[in-house]
Amino acid sequence: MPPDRPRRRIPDATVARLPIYLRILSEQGDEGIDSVSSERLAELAGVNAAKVRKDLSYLGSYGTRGVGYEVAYLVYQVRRELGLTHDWPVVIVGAGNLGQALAGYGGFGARGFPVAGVVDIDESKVGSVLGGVRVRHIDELPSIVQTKGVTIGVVATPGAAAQDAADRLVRAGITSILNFAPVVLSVPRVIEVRKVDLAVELQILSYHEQLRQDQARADQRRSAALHAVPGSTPRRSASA
Amino acid sequence: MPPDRPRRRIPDATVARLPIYLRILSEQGDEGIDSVSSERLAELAGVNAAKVRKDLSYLGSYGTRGVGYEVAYLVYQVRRELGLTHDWPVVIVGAGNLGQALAGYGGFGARGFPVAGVVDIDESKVGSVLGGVRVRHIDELPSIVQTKGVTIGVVATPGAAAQDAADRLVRAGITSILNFAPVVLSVPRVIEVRKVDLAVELQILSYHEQLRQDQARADQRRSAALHAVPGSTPRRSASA
DNA sequence: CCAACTTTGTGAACGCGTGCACGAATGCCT
DNA sequence: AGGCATTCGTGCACGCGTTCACAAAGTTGG
Repeated sequence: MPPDRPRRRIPDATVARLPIYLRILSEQGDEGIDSVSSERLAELAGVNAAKVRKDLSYLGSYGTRGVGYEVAYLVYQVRRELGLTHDWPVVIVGAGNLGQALAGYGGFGARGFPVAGVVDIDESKVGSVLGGVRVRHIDELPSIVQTKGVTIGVVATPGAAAQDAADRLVRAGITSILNFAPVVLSVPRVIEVRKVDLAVELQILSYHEQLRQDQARADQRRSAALHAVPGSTPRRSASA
Repeated sequence: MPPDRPRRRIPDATVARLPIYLRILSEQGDEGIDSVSSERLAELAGVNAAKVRKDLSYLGSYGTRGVGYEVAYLVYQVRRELGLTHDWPVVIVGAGNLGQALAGYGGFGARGFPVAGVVDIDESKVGSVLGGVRVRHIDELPSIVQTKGVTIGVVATPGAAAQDAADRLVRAGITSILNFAPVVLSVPRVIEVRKVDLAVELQILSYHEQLRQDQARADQRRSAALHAVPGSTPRRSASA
């Protein structure tokens, strides 16, 4: 019996990297390369070679010592592990700025996640067409989920409406949610939620920029002190 | 002298959570609540209370035992730590589907990250107006960065153009990059890069959905075996 | 067929992050 | 004023993830 089912539980950190490997491997395959070493793959993915080997070892021993990994075979194995052997239709809640961009973005369906529907609570948006999909009323959510077998929901509403959207998705039978709203969703434990938050990402960058500026200022002070007349104490607060 | 500079290095995991706390605290403040406990904050942020306390302790001892944290004061401290006491202008490279959505999305500027400019390499897109900002040619990037003091760049190009966009941003003097392209950017070590990748997020969800399905199938088999005539061995592979 | 070389797969050590548990500090009530 | 209830701040132990280092396994060349 071939090892069709994962032998061990794959660490979250590894699961998060597999899609990166997959993309790189696919690109290499498109370029006619049919074998790749962990070293090369690591370089392209911007990680450590040992990490690549350990990550791939969770899928099984699919490499050849002295040679590397056969690209096509590895692509197949990673795709199988990630459940990409068939499509996963998604439903988008919220036909605003973001929802439109997502629906219009072709890369969604092209990568195995066809948009099964876009819904909105606002009657005035219902009926318009986005990326080949007509916007339907949110009350039709259960019907869309049922008939098309959707398991993944995308929350693309304003923050204030996000929790309601999530509740409706869960009630409709969705089991995974991709949340773009700047809100911490409260859902049953069994529901898998991933969050994409622009503001958070920018604020993390802001922190590092701030750190950099502080650092630069500190360096400047240190440099100034160095260039000052030796013996003269650099300015300093008198407090303890 | 007040402790204006961070006393210790703040862990990455904490930095990533501070924006969440900040948003929640701001909301609480808007609702007229002026004191909040670590327990309550943890509940709203969906994390452990001890984690909240430890995170906040990196900023200093700003809580009051027996009471909690004063919302307004904590908001100020978190904002200061994240470098949100002043605006950080950003420049967007790529005026396609995503670039347009980003520029048009008001929440950008509203949260302290005004769009200083949008550039594209495609002449036909130059001159059109997105969210109040005229699209300029990518050759003007250095000029925009210099005159507006931009330090954060957003890569919103197709994958194939992303590395070039990053190179240009770095040459123009940017020090942080938010990358939406499905590509691992190669930049100098000092540049801070954060990545937002739709496809990766969906594929991680796909993995969990796959796992769920496999689990369901296994349960089904187990249940079937249970209902079979006792004594009859459940079907099993004969291989070792 | 053997020796030298390459590359995988993994045991082991290390470091970071998490969560518990508890002392310390503060407010409130009598 | 004193005792009680509450909540913060943090030392400590644990677990996950990363990295090193090396044996095992395979290839290539003579």
